[in-house]
Amino acid sequence: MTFRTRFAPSPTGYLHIGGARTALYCWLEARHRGGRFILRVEDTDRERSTAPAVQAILDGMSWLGLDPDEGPFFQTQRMDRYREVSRELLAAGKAYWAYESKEELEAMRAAALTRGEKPRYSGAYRDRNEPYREDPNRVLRFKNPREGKVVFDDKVKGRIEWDNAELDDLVLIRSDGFPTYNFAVVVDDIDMAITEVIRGDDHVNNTPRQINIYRALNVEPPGFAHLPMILGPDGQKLSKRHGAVSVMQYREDGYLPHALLNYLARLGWSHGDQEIFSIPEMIELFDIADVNQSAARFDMAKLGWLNQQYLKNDNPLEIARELAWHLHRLGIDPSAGGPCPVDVVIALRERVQTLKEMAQRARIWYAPISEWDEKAVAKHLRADGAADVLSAAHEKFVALKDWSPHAIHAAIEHLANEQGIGMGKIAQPLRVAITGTQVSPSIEQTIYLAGRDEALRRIDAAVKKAAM
RNA sequence: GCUCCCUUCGUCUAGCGGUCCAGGACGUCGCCCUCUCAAGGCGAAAACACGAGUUCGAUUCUCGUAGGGAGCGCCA
Repeated sequence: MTFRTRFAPSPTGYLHIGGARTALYCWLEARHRGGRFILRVEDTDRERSTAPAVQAILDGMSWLGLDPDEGPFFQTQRMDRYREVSRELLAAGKAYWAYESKEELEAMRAAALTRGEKPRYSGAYRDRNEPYREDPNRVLRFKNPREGKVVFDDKVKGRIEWDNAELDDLVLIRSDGFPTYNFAVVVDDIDMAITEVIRGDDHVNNTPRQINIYRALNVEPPGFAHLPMILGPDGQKLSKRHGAVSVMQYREDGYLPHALLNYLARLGWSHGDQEIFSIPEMIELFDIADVNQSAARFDMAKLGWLNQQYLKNDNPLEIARELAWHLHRLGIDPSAGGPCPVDVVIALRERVQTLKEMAQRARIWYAPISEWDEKAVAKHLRADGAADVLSAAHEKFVALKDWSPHAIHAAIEHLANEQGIGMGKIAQPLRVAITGTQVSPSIEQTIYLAGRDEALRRIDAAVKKAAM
């Protein structure tokens, strides 16, 4: 039997970071075992499911490169199948019609709670054999075993045992004819031949109920692996308060998919001391059994570090493509003039952690200086001799045969020797002249990227400004 | 309230009874390098929640306690 995992989000919003990790682990485990990865959209909640959310999830997965081998399948297109299976259960005496109103159920729970018990369904209709009839309160309930226990070996949590006495008769088919989650998953996972259910550990409590449904259907349950939660940096549940929760927000914030994947993989899983994993390495080394059992906090600082690792080591050509996307967001069209984005990547990738920062810093080469750092002007432009140094540099640059970082560097060094001053005395005034600030990449890169004409113009302007 | 799950440096983690006065990474701090900012190099501070057992020996096994989380829906 081939190994099959599935990711089964409900389309009530974007793909969030927790869902992305679940998808990643399902995907990795399937790849690792040479199996198949299936995408199933659980849209039986007609109130909250939306088409844009479906699209958002698809977009998120595709940006991350987590492409399904099969699907997306939609539960709302499988209604006949759920009805069919529910009829089987009913015919086998493993399900029954119940007719309590919501108010009655509410009262039942409240009463149980005051007795110090779990708020559960009493099973009043369990043995009544009530026939089907049109009734707004009609639901089909599952006859959960009342004795014995359910035991399963969770791939990450270990052995989990549950007394059937703790479980009640859950609803299989709602009064509107739609299946409930617990029923639909089981039917789907059986039909889609899922061998390994990997999901968030908020589902641990549902697992015994689901296993009972498998048994009622005479099907051997799949393996289960329940992933611990991802917490916000403050240790609280991840929420919009924490900023980036949607996966696509990370794209906008300038992260590379590979960096996010690597971070997510390491959040809850590890392989010795290794921190950096290529995708093929992840596939080779990942094992769901090595996943940790406790919740982990999301740490932006480490994500940033990882992102920079990839910024520094990935092919600059590819990064330049991503950079162009961010430049456009800032209203810059790199094809309309200015330096080649590949050169910008090389100049900035050791100085920023995100592409967003990189694009912002790159502005100085694509647009005129918009704002002068007055402290920098006072300190470096109006310093003694700064204007002369700038003029001398201007001359050198005019005379340069070859406009390259190397040639520019040589010219500046030469000038330093001539004038008997340190590099700092030349580099800083030039930096302020070119960028308006005292922070930028190496001075030869900064000047080179401006282009000869623009560099000379800015130096001229700075000489004038120094005299003001 | 009940049931289930979790607990190693600030954070992510290694550790699967002795190799641990606990290793790595991010972050923090210091030094070096240096035209700024970074990157890089070197170094430092920093943890087994607590209490009982089991054992010759517990970070590692068992049970409690405390703390945290999840679930108890005609939501998924």
